[in-house]
Amino acid sequence: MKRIADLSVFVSVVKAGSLSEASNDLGLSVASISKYISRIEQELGVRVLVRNARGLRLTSEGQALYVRVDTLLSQLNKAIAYVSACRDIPRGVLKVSSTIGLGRNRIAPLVSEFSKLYPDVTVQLSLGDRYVDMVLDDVDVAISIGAPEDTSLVAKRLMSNPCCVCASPAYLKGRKAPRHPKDLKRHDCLILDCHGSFKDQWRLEDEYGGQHHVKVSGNLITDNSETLREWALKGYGVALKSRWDIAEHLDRGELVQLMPRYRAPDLDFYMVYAGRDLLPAKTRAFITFLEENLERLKQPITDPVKA
Amino acid sequence: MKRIADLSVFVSVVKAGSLSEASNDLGLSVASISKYISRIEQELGVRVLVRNARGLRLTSEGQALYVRVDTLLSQLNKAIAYVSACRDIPRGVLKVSSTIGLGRNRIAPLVSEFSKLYPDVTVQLSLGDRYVDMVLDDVDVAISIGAPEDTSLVAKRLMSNPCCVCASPAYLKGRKAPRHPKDLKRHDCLILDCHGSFKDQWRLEDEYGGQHHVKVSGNLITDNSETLREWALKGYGVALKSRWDIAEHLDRGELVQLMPRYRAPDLDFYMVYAGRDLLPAKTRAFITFLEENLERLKQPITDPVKA
DNA sequence: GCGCGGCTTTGCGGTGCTCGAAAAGGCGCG
DNA sequence: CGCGCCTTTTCGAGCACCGCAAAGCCGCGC
Repeated sequence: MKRIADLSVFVSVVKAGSLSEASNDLGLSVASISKYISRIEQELGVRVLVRNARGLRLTSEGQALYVRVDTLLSQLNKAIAYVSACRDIPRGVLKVSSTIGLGRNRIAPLVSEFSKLYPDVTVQLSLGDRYVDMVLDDVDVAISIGAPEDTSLVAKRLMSNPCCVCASPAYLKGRKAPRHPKDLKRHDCLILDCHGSFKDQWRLEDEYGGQHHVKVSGNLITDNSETLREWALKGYGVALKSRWDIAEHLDRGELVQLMPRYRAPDLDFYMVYAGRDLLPAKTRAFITFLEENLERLKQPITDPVKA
Repeated sequence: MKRIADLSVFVSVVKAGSLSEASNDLGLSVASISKYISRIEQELGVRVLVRNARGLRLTSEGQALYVRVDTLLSQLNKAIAYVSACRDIPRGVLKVSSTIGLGRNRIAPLVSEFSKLYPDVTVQLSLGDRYVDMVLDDVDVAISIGAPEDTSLVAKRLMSNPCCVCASPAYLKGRKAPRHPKDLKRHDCLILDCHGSFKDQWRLEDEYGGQHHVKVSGNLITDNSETLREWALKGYGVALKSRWDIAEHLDRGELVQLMPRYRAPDLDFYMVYAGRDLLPAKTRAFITFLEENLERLKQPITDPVKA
């Protein structure tokens, strides 16, 4: 038994009471319906409908088939309809992952708002700076720094995220602040463990477009960007951080930018999701919601713990 | 969603964990399976399996589909398997109809025996001399007098059933017994209402093959052959009865055969069932059972009420 | 860095299925 | 006996589905 349609036609015929009646209901030719029934009987090896010019009758096998299959088919259709409706009706569990900094401060509030707009959607927000595999991990939308290489994914840039080299005054005290990228070699650099590979290759661009690659080194490595910030604040070393992430600390002088004439490449925020087609409504809703609230994402960070 | 196979493949893929694994289980090429999944997603409009070179993951819609469909499909398969098994395993309700005389005396005992042989078969024996429509009425096997005209039915002759004209001594007292078919016109004839049409055309054949048609008349008509017999026994008229039916009465002299040199055409017993193909095992079992016990059917009748 | 192997997808051609229209057959009714 | 209603059969066109083979993608190991 390969086709649902066979059983479906059978059920319809039983309900209609004749092939020609069912033909109207189903929009199939009578000839087709006759062949459907015949095929069922061939496959089962048992007559289910005794039919001749005078009318139809269910055999007891047909009766047995009918009562079992009728409810099962309608349940099956309901199940299919439910899933199919997810294309148009936002509902179900939406899994969002985000980097920690942005997540805690910007995404989380937006998520709670989104959740109010779509009460049938349960948002599951997971924060972390480690690499997120959209396939293996269970994520519908990921907000990440930098676009993934995976070509099957769609990455939309949410906002620019310029970076800078910085350190705390405490660290700089008694040290000679670097004036040139190559000076970094003599400093304790705080290294981000990003996507499993250490970010110890810093690229800096001078005012004239010259590229300077430095392989930095240090004894502290973390995959958590907030920890990196903490370390920098406590004077453990020189960090390459996004300005957005440390704006308030720069303002308050808790961190100072080093070598302002050398720009680190932007590590922009991206919204990543799997393909443009076949997205469920919940995901599309979230994506457009995020795009519509882009402005609120861009406001400088304020640590909620201290606020 | 037209094909059960689509969903079935989907479930298998989820269980197997990869297309290639499922390919082994199902005996389909990987390419085919890939197209199955794609087709499901196109039909539903929602991605159910995120898949790339690194592995598979159910989306939450896929998860919803899987949990719903898995059990439904197995139930559906069970239902189909149950009905399909009826081809080989005798079980279920078997509806048998029979003429009253033979039914009470011969078929009923055989039915009870049959029922012991096949405990999973419930036999529903319905007795009556009225016409049985194999299609509209709910009958698997009919034992009838004479073969039906319906060409879609199979009629197997069970045994010969010679007939004779008879009356009781009480009726004949003071009357002149008929010596020739045309004499019947002057007698009260008991008429059988057979299949809705009155059997008032009696055909008799003389020793030399000559055919004599007589339209008889009388005031008593019944569709019940036993009632006809009772009437004849009570002397209400002349009856055309099967010898088999009245053997004991002839033996005891309660009825006497009239015009023994004129033979009425045989009204043989037939076993009628719907087609040779697609018969469920229960019906085939009953048919062969009846054929194997033909000899016991042929023994002369003994009214169980009087025995 | 580069090829290898495993995974999925895509393109292709042939087979077989499924469709509707039309013809055929059965049956009841007038 | 023809008419109307029902189902089945036949037939040709079109499409769906299959497996094969090639391609794309990724991670691993040399």
